Amino acid sequence: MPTTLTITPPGDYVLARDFCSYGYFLLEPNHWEPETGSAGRVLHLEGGAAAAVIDQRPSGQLRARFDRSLDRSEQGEARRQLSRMLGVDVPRSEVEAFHRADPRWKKSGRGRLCRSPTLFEDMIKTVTSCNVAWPSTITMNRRLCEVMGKRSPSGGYAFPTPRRLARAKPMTLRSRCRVGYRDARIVELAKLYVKGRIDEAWLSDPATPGDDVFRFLTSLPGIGPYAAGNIMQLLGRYDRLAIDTESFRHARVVLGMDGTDAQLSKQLAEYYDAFGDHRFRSYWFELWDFYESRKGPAHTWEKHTTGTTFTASQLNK
DNA sequence: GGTAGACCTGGACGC
DNA sequence: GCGTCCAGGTCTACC
Repeated sequence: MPTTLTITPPGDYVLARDFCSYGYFLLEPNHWEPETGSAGRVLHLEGGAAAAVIDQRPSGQLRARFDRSLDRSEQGEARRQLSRMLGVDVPRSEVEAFHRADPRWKKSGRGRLCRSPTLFEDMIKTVTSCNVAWPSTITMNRRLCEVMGKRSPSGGYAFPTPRRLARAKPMTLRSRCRVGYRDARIVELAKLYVKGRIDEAWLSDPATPGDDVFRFLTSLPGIGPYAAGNIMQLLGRYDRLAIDTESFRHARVVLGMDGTDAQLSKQLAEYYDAFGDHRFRSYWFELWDFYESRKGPAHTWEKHTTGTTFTASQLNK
């Protein structure tokens, strides 16, 4: 008998808004079904892969229907992974604190950002988003799942585990998953993960200074200043920006700034200082607002059409 | 500490 | 349809 789990989110939680809030909701093995307003995802659990379809009931509760039966231990793990992915673990009080710092988002209720079920997946997804156009990031993640991920009973693929990627040959990742020169860096990152050299509890601990986290992350293979900033927001640390070329486009087109990239970086830092510990969220929702002004609400985006159109040339039109 | 150039892929563009 | 150019962030070597 396939398992169905019920998850009670914070009272202000809206699945369509809070899941469709960051580009990773468009990357395999994540799915969003605009027609039914449901999310899909294959999770890697102790007993193998299991696909879940998640929707929100009129009561506000989330329902996750799996394609196989999960034992008690797997149910606990599935809850933990889904909570992280959906942002259910971000309490209402935190979203309200963000709205006090930046009231522009109070009306829409935005405050949560979609992320992956695991930090490892967030790290690899970030590496696949560096130095590449968005359509290539989509391809890399799809192929990583198809080539390296476990298959669920209903046929979808999970994201590969650290153990699986640590065993992979770099050339296989390059030729079959199209990750290019990122091949060895991905394998090295997975090996560090397997060896326990990446301490998620320490990285997530609010008591750990942000500068220490940033320094550690930039010491990892394939992770530079942009990737470290992005991983930090995925860790729930929103006090610093992740500056890439999209940031410069945003600075020029939306914020009306001018100058060299170095000058823009400085201006962006000064502008977002006003939002204190929430500066990444303020930055991100401005960016997301711009995308939605061009493409319509994110929860209406079709993965294989709208979802693939985020290229620099399209956005600059 | 700052910077130039290589890395790899695929979209955009010109013919 | 084909060939060429270029965008994209990190890393290494060099000054």
